[in-house]
Amino acid sequence: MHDKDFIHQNNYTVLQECGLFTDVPEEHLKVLLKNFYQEKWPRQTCLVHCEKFLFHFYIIKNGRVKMYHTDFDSAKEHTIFLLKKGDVFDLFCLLDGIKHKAYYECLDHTEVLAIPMDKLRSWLQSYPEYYKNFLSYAGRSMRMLEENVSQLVFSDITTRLLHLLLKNIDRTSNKLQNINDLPDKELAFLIGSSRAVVNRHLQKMKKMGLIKISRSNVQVEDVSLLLQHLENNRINKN
Amino acid sequence: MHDKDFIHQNNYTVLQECGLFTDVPEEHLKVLLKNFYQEKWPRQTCLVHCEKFLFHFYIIKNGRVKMYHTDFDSAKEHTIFLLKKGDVFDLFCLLDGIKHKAYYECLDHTEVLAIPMDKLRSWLQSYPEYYKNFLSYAGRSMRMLEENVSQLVFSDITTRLLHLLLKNIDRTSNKLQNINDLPDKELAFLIGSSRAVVNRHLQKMKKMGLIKISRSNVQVEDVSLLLQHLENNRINKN
DNA sequence: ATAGATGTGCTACTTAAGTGATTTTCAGCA
DNA sequence: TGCTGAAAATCACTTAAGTAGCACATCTAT
Repeated sequence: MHDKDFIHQNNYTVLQECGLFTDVPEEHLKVLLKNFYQEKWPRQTCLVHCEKFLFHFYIIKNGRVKMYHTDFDSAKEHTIFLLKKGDVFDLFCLLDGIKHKAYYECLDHTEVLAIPMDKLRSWLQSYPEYYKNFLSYAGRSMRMLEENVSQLVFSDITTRLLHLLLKNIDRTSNKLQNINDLPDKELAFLIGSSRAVVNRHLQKMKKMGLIKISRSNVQVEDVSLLLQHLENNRINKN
Repeated sequence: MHDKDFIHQNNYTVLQECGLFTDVPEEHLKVLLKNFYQEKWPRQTCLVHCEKFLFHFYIIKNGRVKMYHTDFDSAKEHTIFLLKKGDVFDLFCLLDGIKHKAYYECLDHTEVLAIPMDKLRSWLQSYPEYYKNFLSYAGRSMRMLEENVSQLVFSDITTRLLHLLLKNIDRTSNKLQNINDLPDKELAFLIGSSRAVVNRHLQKMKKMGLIKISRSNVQVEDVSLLLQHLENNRINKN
């Protein structure tokens, strides 16, 4: 594939969006571009025991991919990150090549830009100033995870659920996005709980007029109501 | 302070130990060395609202520093990392200068190597190939945190406590270290629980002959007993 | 030596959350 | 159109963990 084709396919903008290649002049990027190629994964594709996964770096063009942990004994699942357009994985495999004990699964039909790990590594060797962008990305991930841990320790299910909803409200449309079409089970995995418990809380919120729910679909009625309920919940604890 | 003095004070070995300056030849490091200086913080020093903390990067020479989050409403506390000799902070402040919503407190009398953030930043600008070490460090932190989150979601207090103990057994001496002299409260913060609950579980473990406890002191009798109990606990769940 | 602070051990109580099972609803498809 | 499997809605039940409180032990500063 020629560079021109590549750029024409809007891949260039994806690279810009993920933040790893901001401020990289075209001449530096050009060397890398020819190594990228595109992959399409159908919904529910699991990258569990995928070998090649250790040797490739992916940038999401569209679709959602969840990164999660599982526990064999309890057969539980916990979603660590819900990756979307512009998100990348696996950053830490890129670094040390140590296998990351995490699983990935596509929640939608997903298109990714892929590049062999060693190509990206050697590019970074040549232009080490761009390590900074990767470090910056890692930092953002870290803080998101930290916030997540705190929530698990400090807050009950209702609070965690409310936060999850509020975090995914689109500013402009005031509608729920990214998680609005997920089944209860997936919502449960996102806040570290189980389907039945999440459903119980959703029902309560529905009765209070905070949300509307139908099959695999949650709609937020009024954001300020959510915020108000969050506040009430906070106060009642003390 | 002259470079020679600096090296003489064993600071050089600390820099090696933290992993951020491995494979940095002396000539590259020399530029940086003169900017380091030493600070001593007494036990229980809090770096909560410390302004300068945003502008300085620290490497621990000795002593323990806990990095933690707090929740105003529940007045709870959660220790995210227990930092020891060779650990650094705050890596992510270094990156983006955004204030990290975390607190630090010395559990011991602590000695650190300190350097102004901007000095370190400009050094990295000059020698960007060493970003890699920083990225690698970040990766290790990330994985530790991920493991932590999973434990919170998947395991009960007993299991988390057992893991905490096992993680801190010194390979050679087979003795508990790093956390052996902490009060119940601090142990609780490490596993995201409360003093009373942790104490309850410690008592149970004591009665079973797994550990010996006295004021602010926990000793592990027999590591294999711990492992065995962990296994029993695992099986009884199913 | 004493006072205050800090940490422990233990009790009794409350409660949110996990669990298991069953019925109902619904979307897609033959 | 009706079948079928997945998801949702509910129920009753269990339990680990959080909470509050207090007596007692141990340390430390003066």
